[in-house]
Amino acid sequence: MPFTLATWNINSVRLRAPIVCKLLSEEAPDVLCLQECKSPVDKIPVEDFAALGYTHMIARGQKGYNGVAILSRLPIEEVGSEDFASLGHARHIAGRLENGTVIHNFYVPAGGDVPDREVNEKFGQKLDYLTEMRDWFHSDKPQKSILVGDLNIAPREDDVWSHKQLLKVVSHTPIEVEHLAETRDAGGWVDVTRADIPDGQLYSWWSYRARDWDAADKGRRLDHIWATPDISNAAHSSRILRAARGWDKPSDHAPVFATFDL
DNA sequence: ATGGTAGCGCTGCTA
Repeated sequence: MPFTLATWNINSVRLRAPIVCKLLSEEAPDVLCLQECKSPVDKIPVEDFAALGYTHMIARGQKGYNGVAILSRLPIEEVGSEDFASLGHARHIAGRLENGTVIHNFYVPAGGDVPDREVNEKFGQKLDYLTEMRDWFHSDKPQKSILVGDLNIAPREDDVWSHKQLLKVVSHTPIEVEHLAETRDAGGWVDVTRADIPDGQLYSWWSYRARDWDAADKGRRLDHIWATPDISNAAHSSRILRAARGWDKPSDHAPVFATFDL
């Protein structure tokens, strides 16, 4: 049975409940993974989503920052949540669909402004978070699993508007790209979006600070969909809904989609 | 070269 999955950093699920509903209504993914909900779980407007058929939700939340949720039309059972780097943040939740597919939803730390852990503690926490993800997937190899989320790293040269100009900018530095590759390889993960769309510039995030984000188009691909090799061949129809970046009161991220024939 | 915008919750922190 095929199912479509989307991942979206929503930057406040309460403020943006209307565009979450717009996405659910117009695009109708079976599963929607959200990051940066910035809300305690009990204040997420679940009734709005249930009214559209999304009657299942698993989530981790905290006041003001971080927060991850999985909205689903299909039954989903929570199977855990990790606190990598011991930050005490709500940055991960995992669930299992009835067909056995496990979905990991991550919000990796952004890492602050300066790409040097000696002067910027947040950058060190980001690298440590990825290292602990790597070790966790290495010790318990995932199967029939999908990993999505805002990983806050644009790994490829064509995942950013200017590789050269972003080499020292947090999200595209070589050490971050290396850490992300190690995490991916430790779990045997396949980058589904790039397997599906191998060529050309691809972005999922455009800064709020640009005068005209669309015209400037200084984007980065920070949001990812990965799958384990036993199911990665079932993935197709990958896309990034750039139009959502232009919706009313938008998130600075656009949703990323993939369909799995499982 | 710098500053630019946005959300939360209440003053500055985070992105």
